[in-house]
Order: sequence, then C-alpha cells, then structure tokens
Amino acid sequence: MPDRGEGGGRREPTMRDVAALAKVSVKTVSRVVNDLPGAGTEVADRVRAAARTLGYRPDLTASSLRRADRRSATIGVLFEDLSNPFDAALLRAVEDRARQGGVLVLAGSSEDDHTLQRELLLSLAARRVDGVVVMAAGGHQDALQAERERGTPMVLVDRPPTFGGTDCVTTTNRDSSRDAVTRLAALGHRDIAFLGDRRTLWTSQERYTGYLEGLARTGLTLREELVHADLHGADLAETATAALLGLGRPPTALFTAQNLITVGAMRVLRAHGLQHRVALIGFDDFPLADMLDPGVTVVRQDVPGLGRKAAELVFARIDGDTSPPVHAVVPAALVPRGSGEIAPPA
Amino acid sequence: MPDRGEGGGRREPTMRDVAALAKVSVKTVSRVVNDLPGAGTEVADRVRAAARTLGYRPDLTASSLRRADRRSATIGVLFEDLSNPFDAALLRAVEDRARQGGVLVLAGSSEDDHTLQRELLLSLAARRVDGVVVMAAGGHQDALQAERERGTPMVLVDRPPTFGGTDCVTTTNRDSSRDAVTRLAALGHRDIAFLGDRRTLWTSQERYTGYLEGLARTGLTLREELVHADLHGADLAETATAALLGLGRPPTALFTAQNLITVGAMRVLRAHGLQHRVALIGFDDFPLADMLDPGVTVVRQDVPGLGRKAAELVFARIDGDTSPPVHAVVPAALVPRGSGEIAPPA
DNA sequence: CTGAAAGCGCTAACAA
DNA sequence: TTGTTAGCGCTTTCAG
Repeated sequence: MPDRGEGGGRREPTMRDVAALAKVSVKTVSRVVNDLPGAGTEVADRVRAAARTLGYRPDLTASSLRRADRRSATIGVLFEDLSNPFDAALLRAVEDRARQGGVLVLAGSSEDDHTLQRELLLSLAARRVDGVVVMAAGGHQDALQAERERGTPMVLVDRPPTFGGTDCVTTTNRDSSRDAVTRLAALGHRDIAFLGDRRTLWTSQERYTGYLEGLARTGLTLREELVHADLHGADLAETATAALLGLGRPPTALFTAQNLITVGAMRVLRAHGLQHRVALIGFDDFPLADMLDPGVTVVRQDVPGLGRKAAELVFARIDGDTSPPVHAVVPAALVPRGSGEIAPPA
Repeated sequence: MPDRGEGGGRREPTMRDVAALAKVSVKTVSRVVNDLPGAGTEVADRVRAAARTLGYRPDLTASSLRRADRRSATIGVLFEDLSNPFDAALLRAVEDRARQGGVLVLAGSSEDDHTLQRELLLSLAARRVDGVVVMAAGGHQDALQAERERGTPMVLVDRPPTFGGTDCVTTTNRDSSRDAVTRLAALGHRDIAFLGDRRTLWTSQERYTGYLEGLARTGLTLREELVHADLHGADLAETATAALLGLGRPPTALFTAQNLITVGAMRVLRAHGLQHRVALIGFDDFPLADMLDPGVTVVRQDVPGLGRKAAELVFARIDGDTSPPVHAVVPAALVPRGSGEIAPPA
C-alpha cells in the first residue's frame, strides 16, 4: 500500500462526474441509476459504463433529502440490552423483516433508563429514521409519547404504551402465568412463591397478576412472605431464593417471572441440593434450559413471532396505513421439562 | 387522537422556520444550534425560544451533506448472526464505545454469506457510514477489500483480513487451543478428538492448528478418524459425536472448537450417559456452562474486550490516525469447571 | 456580531 | 428521449 493508503484525498464520485464522463446531463444519470422510464438504451449503457469506471455509488442520504417521500430506508430499534438473548433474538427478527424492503436498522440499548432512551430517540430522529421499534423503559413514557405525537411511526414491543394511538406487540403474560401457577397447584402445591422483576415493568405486573389469578382459581391463599419483587439481576434473585428456603414453612414450588431470575433460583436450589424436591416454572425460555438437571420447565415466548409482527406493523404504518392502532398478542407456550412437574412432598 | 393522528400533514420545522420566527438569518440559527462562537447572548435566547416553540430538531443528514468533514456520526456493524450470544455481546461492546462519541450503529447479519455481506456493505456505503466493523464471511473477501481500498475505515473482528492495510482484532485461537489439548494430554488422555466448524473460517483453521500443536507437544499421534470438521450447527455436531463414540477405540476426550458444537457434543454425551467419563473442553464460553453437570470447561474469549478494541481502532481511523495497521490480539482464558478435568479410564 | 449568496448530491417539475 | 431550473436543510465563504 504505497501511496493511496488511508483514503486520504480521494473524493467519492458524484452523479456530476458520471454525467460529465458520459456526456449527458445529471438528470439522465439519475434516471439510469434508479432505472426510471425514459432511459435511452444507448445512453443508458454509456452512463452505466461511466458509472462503473468511476466507481460511482449513489448517495442515499442526499437522495432522501430531496425526494418527495423523504424516506431514509432506515428504522430505529431501541431495546433494553442488545446483549440479552431475548433482545438479540428480537432484533434479528426485525432485521430480517427489514432487509426484505432494503431497510437497514439503527440499533441501541436503552438500559431501561429514561434519559438514555430519550437521548437515543433524539439521535434516531436527527437521522430521520422512517420509524422505530421500542422496548419502553419502565416508568413514564414521556419521550416516547412526544415522539409519537410528532407523527413518527412507532411500535412498542414486549410492553404496551401508557398513551394512546400507538401499536404494540406483547405476549400472553398474564394468562400464561396463571396457567403455570394453576399447573403447580394441580400437582398439589399449596405454597407457591413468586419471584419477579422490577415492579415498574408492565410485564412484571402482568405476571404477578397472573400468579394471583392462579392462586385464586385454585383456592389457594396468598402468603405475602412468598412474594419477592424488584429482583433485577441474578444476584438479587439468589438472595431472595435463599431467604425463601430459610422460612419456617418454605415454598414447595417457585414461579420465577423472568429468565435471569429463573437461573438465579435454579442455582440456589442446586446449592441446597433441592433441585429435585422444589418445583420450578420460569417465564422466558433460555438456552440450555433443557440440558440442566432437572430440565427447566418454562413459559416460552415466540420471540421471532414478536419481532416479525412488530416489524410488519411499523412498515405498514410507514407505508401509510392509518387503520386504528392494534395491540397484537403473540401467544406463549408452556414447555414441560421436569422442574415444573415435581410434586410436593407427601 | 382526533385529527392529527398518523402524522399526516405536519412538516418538520426547519432552520428557516426558526429563523423567521426569531427574526434572524438562517446562519444565526445554525450558530446557536451548534453553539458556535459569534452567538449574541440576546439573539441566542430568542433563537432558542423560537426553536422550542416550533419543536425544531436539527437534521443531521442534511448537515452532514454540507459539512466539510461529511461525517454521518454513524458506523456500520456486520456480524454473522446478531442473535448469536457471541455476536450480540460484541455488538453491545461496540455500541457502548460508539455512544461515547454520539455515534449510532447500523447493524446487520451477514449469515456468513458473501453475497449478502456485499449487499449489506453497499447498503451501508449508500448511507455514507463513517466506518465499519466486520466479521468477515468465510472464503474470499473481495467485497471487503474493495470497500477498504476506497478508503472506508474498517476493522475486522474475530477473523483477520486476507488483504493488507487493514486493522483487525482477534483472540488467541491457536495458543489457547494448544493449551487446552495439552491440558487434556497431561491428564493422561491419548485419544483426543477434534470437532470443528467450517474449514473456510480462519478461526477453525487456527484452532485446528492449535490442536495439532497440542498433540505434537505431548508426543501424541494424530488419529485422522478422531477429526471432524465442517460441523456447522448443533445437528452436525451431534452426528459427529455419536459417530466418534461408536468407534472401536473411541476418544476419551473431546476438544470442541465452537460453542454450538460444544453444546451438541455435550448433549450426545449425556444421551449416552458418558458426560462424567469422557472429558470435554470447548472453545467459546456460553451461558449456563457452569450449571450443567459436569460444568463445562471452556476457553473463554474476552468478548467485551474484543468489541471495545475494535471500536477504538475504527474510531481512531475515522479521526485520521494513519499509523500502520495493527492486528490486536485479545487473550482468551481457560475456565475449568469439571468436564475438562476428567481423567481417562484406567 | 450578523447576514447574503453559493452549493453539498440529488430529485421534482417543467420545458424542449 | 433529454435537459434546465429550482430547491431539500443545512453549512461554507465572504461581506457587512
């Protein structure tokens, strides 16, 4: 690499350069490049040749600036943490759908933090994305609402909006939780603990409500000391599980309402040698859940389904769909693997 | 949402609108918005007020089009599969570093496919990204080389370029593999199998070479029938493992050179009830590897470290660093958890 | 300290 | 079928 190393002076060739070389007007080049009608077969070839020799590549940002629709062919995706398997799978599903339309994805992690989410949203807006798919941070959604009210096509995923006029896609949090608890009760469990994530998260609330419904349906009484909420991260989940096991009348079954919590609880059960004696059902599947001993029974969300649906909705809105906002619900399914099928001690 | 639903007619306010309202020139608005010197305190306040009342937001694409540096404050990331935990963690690390500079990330999955990788690269180029971080698809790298030679700042991660003049960041594939095999040999294993990913991948080749070095160092002879390559996906890994176990003289230890392969092999060992009798060391850590029985001994890459380094390099190049290209190597570490510490049968 | 004119690369709207 | 003029929203250059 002698001389022309680090991209020093070279300038990207423009339509003008191509036009000059092909001895036509810029507009003609534009026509050929976008294969629009009015393309003289002869001239078109000349233009294409010129473009090739110069290494011309269209500038989408410039074209989008001038075009009538002003589309950037780019959408924004704002999830909590792109390194979380759930978020990653969701991103992938959205990306796949986007690619079909030649759309690229600007991705960011909001860390479940308002301020950060707002800043990222502004960053996306500054780049004039055509729409956004968002996992709303817990608490208020002022920034999301403001953005939406400016007209930005928006789909919330995993958690619904607290404001109107916006599409969203969620799973059957409440019903699946209720079914899980009902299932444990049917095995004879009467002391079923609940371990949940931050209360500010809608999904946590729903899953807790489902837990209560499950108890109510099966005639069980709520024991407050069996409920632990605000367990963000595996560490807190472990502490809570240990506390539960230390009770005078410990639970014989656990319902863990998020995948990191499930893992934390499982870890503690194993440490106490109780993994085959205390039943466990978790919300959210996770890799290798089937390889543990016992296999971990979980409520599995249809993550690709969620992502696909969210993408479809946002692209429909971008394409001008003005039908009333929808709340799509993608069903989750219980996957029995052993841990949820443990009966209580006689 | 009565009337102003779907963002129907409203136009984003521009600098001109702000200028008109504040009764100043567009240039003055530009100065205030970018807080450049020459901002009259009085006038600045008027401008800011006008901007707020109109809900003005700068258009980065327009500004970047005109500005001298032509930066889009956006980089591209092209990995194999964004839903793979390794890729996801890498993306997150790059994203974190990018955010510090107000840079956003356009992310895509290349599926380890040349054509797709080339198309995505062109898509990124059309949006005039400032640089790219790429996990090169196996085989030739023509598209990457072409892009690089146009001057696009580029860093390859996980796999090095087959062409010159380009930075890259990889891990200690060969050395760590050699150490893993050496470790198994030290326990007394003489029949150590190798299960590897696609041969076209540089990492596969390196890890295989490390395996050979390990054998050579410890005076073991290579048994060809213990080597299985081109195992892409867990299914192929399972078939290969089953085949190995069916040999007249089966291996007493396995070295699995990629995380999906490790999981597949582990699955088959369990199915045969051999997980405590056949030793196993895998390359790449994976979630819950410590919770399996036995815990899975792995070579763990420093994924955040790889991502951080890659991001640092690409931003340095974007900022004009013209020092010679570097190949940064981030060390991996062996994490003993049990499966790699199983001795051969007496 | 402020502004007018020009133009980034491209496309819309109209001619020729 | 082709070209000309204007201008997307912003920054540059240069003049007040």
